[in-house]
Amino acid sequence: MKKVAADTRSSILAAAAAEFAAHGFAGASVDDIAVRSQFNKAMIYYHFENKLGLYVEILRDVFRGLGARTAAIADSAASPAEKIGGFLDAFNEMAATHPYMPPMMMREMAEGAVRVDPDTLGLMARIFGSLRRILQDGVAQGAFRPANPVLTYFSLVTPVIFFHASAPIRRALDRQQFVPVGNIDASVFVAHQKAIVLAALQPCHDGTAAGRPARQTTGVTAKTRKRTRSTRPGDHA
Amino acid sequence: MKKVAADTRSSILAAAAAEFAAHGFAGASVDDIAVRSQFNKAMIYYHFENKLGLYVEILRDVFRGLGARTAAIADSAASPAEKIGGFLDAFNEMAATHPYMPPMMMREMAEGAVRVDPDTLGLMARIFGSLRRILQDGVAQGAFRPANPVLTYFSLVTPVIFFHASAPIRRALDRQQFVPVGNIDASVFVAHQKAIVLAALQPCHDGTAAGRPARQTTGVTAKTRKRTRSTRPGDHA
DNA sequence: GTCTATATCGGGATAGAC
DNA sequence: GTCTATCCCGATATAGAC
Repeated sequence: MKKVAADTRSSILAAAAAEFAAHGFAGASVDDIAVRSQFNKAMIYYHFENKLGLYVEILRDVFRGLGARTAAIADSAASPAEKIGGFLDAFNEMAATHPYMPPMMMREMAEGAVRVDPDTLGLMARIFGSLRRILQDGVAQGAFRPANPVLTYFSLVTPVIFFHASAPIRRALDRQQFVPVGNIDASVFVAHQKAIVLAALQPCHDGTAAGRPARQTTGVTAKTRKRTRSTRPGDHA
Repeated sequence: MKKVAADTRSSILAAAAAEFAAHGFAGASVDDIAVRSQFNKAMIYYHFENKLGLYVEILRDVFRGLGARTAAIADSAASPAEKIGGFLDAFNEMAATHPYMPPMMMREMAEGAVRVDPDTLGLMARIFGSLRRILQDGVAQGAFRPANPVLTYFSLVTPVIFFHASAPIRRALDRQQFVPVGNIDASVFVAHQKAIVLAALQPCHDGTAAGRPARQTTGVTAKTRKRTRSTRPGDHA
């Protein structure tokens, strides 16, 4: 019942993804990855350069797929609103098919993406660029009001990442009955997110202050602060 | 120029917070915390039980403050909309005064809050409960339409956490000019978030599908799945 | 390609002097 | 309360047989 050679790599990758998602890069143990993969530690170093090489390969694979899909959505003939929906669906389905990704993305964000190589960083930039194009096209077509793409990106995407990554703690909270958090399906949350953000992008509104999102007046200020570096990378303060 | 005794604990706590924020619990080094604190490792173990004790004390302190403040907002005489705004301001100001918290929260979420003791979990539940009361009161007063508090919590709060935690990577992206992400002030993003969510909570709208958020029809299903446990806590899949 | 055994080192925690 | 020196386990990575 042992796997054949070709599956070794993918078996190790899957085991590593689960381990990294659960414990982070530093907390992950190569020994445990070996056990999960049903192989042993030496196999990992035969197929991959080291722990970091394994890690970045996982990230890059997923971002590559996500980058291609979001770009296709931006290029499609769908309406701007449909594109926004499709953009969020892409993230949601990525999270569903690769459940290790939301935790890994949260952690990587938390430490300033110190382990993201330039290649993968480019893929992330490409994803953001697709959203920017969707928004621009929407404005050009009169479907959206002007909106800062950075603010929109965070409002739209990050709750879905957070929602997926929080599945374990939501289950724990519900089980221990500290708070009736329930068992909400991701598709429900995604629909909720789409509705909120699309409403805010509507060009015409009722005129209440609450209906007016992010003043388009940039919010972007001159870059002034210089980074003070510590002995190790990834420091916040 | 050496600090006096009473400051030792707080100096260690500050150093530990920075170290945990930058590298996570597993990645943080007690040696480095000692260096940062300008004391030595033995001092840490004199004042704290161990690495974990240090960690949970940092989390609990902040959540205690946040719990008190959000409860006060919920109990106040302000309008429902003002309470939502104040609730988000509380998170934003916490992030500004304790910049180590957003990364720590992101990581804790990512690993299923395995290091959150019941005491702190109760504080987190209290914070969520305050939002729930604000929403309920808003509906009772006719200021809000009914909304699932869990969905609303994620849509409202998590982008602000993410935004703060992403400050380093946004600076890096901007510096390396992969993508023109700019230097956006947190207050601008918070205003944007308030506007979006408050608009979605408005009881009257123009009737477009986009204006309708999360069907109140629960989205909560029966709890069925049993957790399959791995050898170590915090596993996702 | 796959395994066992081992080198090597960093890091959590402690002993004990002052 | 504060420090130096040290124990010791666990974790990355490698050597080398099959």
